[in-house]
Amino acid sequence: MRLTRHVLPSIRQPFSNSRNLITYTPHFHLQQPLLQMALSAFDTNFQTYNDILNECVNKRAFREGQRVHAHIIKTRYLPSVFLRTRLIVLYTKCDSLGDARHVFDEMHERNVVSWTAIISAYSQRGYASHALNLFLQMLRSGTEPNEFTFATVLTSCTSSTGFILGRQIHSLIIKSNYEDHVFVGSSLLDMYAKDGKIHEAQTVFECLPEKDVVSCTAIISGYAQLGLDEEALELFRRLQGEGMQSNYVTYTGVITALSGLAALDLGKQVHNHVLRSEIPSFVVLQNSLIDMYSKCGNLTYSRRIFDTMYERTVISWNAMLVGYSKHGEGREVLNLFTLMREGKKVKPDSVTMLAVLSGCSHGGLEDTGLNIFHDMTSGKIGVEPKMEHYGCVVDLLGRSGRVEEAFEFIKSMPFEPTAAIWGSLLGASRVHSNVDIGELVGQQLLEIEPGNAGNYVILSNLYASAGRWEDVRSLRDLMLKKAVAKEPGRSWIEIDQVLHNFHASDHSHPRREEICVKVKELSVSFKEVGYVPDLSCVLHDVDEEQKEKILLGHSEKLALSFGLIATAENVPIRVIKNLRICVDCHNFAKYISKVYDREVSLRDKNRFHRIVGGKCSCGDYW
DNA sequence: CTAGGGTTAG
Repeated sequence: MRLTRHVLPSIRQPFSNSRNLITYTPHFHLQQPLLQMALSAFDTNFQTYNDILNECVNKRAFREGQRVHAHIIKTRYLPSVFLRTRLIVLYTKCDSLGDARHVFDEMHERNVVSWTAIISAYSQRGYASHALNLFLQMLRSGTEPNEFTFATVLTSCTSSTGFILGRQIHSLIIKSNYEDHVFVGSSLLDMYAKDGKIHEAQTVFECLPEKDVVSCTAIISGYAQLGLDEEALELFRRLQGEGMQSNYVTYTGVITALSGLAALDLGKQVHNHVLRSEIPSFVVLQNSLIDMYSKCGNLTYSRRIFDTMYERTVISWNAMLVGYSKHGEGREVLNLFTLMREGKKVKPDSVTMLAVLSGCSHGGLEDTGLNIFHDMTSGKIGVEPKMEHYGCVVDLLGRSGRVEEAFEFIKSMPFEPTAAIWGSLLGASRVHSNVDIGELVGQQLLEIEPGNAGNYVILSNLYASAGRWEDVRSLRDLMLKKAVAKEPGRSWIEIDQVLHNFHASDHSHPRREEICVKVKELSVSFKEVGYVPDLSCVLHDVDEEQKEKILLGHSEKLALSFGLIATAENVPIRVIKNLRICVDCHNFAKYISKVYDREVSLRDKNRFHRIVGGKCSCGDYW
């Protein structure tokens, strides 16, 4: 019986045909290592070592495990492949990769299990390329991977070279008939999703004969991670209808999708469901909830979750800090950062510092932000500033109007400036109407990033503000010539758990007519109290009347107007835009807030704009 | 004995 148990898994049969094992004839497959294993079952030393090592593994008892290992060496006991593999697992579980590797290197022979164990050790610790190299060595050594090996090695296929190898591994999987295995399949579809190949992921998922929580979660999260939030939500609903079981990881994926959609009511519903269904409050799930509420515009709920957590990771702090930062709550960012440093339990990392610096910038605390950056460079914080942090400094200087200084700062950086850095300075030049620097930077940027439509728009706005219409025109021609594709602007609003999408050229909304009438009506009445359409936001070469028409068709105006029609008078209008909000729409929203005495919360690509009584939390800088 | 899905930033 004992023998059979050891022998069974090593027979290379597709898992789906496990019934065929009945036809198995023992003597045919009884190879050398198995014999040894069978014999060692009668070896009392083996049994003792094995029992103790298993206990050490379960208890993650590193010291005790080391003593067992030392005993094996001292007594000159020759451990089997089996026992050596236990040692690899022990050291892996105890976070001692070097020891695990040492045991592996000393092995006189290896089997698929020992290979898989060492590959798993490297992939768990994040050493993807080491894991992949070991996998290749394994193949060269003539050891055939099994379903465990495939499921493991695919998790290390995360870089661009990894993805190429991953595709090749996929064909190996097909050849060796593991395609239908649910562990292999989840790992495989996850790899495709991480490579952005969602259709391949979907195909792998659909071909799985049996789906479980993990494979379902992998495909839902795959969609969510790629920003295909609506698809993720739709799939979640469908699979739920088909009887899928969800656990906390599934909900984490769904909540990520709802964060992207800023669907507050749906998010609350899922949160309630989680609370009711006795799913343990894992940190990861709570982190995703903090982020969800903040991205839905409700920082109070985020903070409530944050405050009640019994354990916080650096991600919990970062999610909360990023929340305050995106809402322009600079003071709160600093307060929380102080709390974090005083608590000393969790160390700030580079994301923390990104949140703190951008929080100072969004919150108008430029000098504080610059001081914190100096603390970083002098080593006071313990986080080395990287390119992104330098980018924040450009933002800080630009925001406080020190455009020339920002330019000098970029030139003095220890890095080659990226397009994002130049882009930030271009934005600053536009806000402060610094045509000289803006032009210099803009032209440079158009060469680095000729396909980024946003750069043309900002530079054009800058020229327009200086009355340089000839330059505006030639810029538009250049854009046409280079066939720059602009990501279509899209805005949406959630009303009674339903998301209403608006698109500048899309007439599909059932109440479109009514909405268009409302926008025009608003425009007319706002003009009476001072609203002047900002025609420089329109790049098309048409007459002014046409330009105004185009402006009124902007998706955020449609969503805002629909919000005004379809929501109660006392609730804030919450609109989400996929790109940066345009100056004219920002102004339009201010008039809504003033004339109708309604709070407007507008989330764009970069931050929140909380507009009350005609004033915006961004201070008109974004 | 060895295995799959998850949170912040850009």
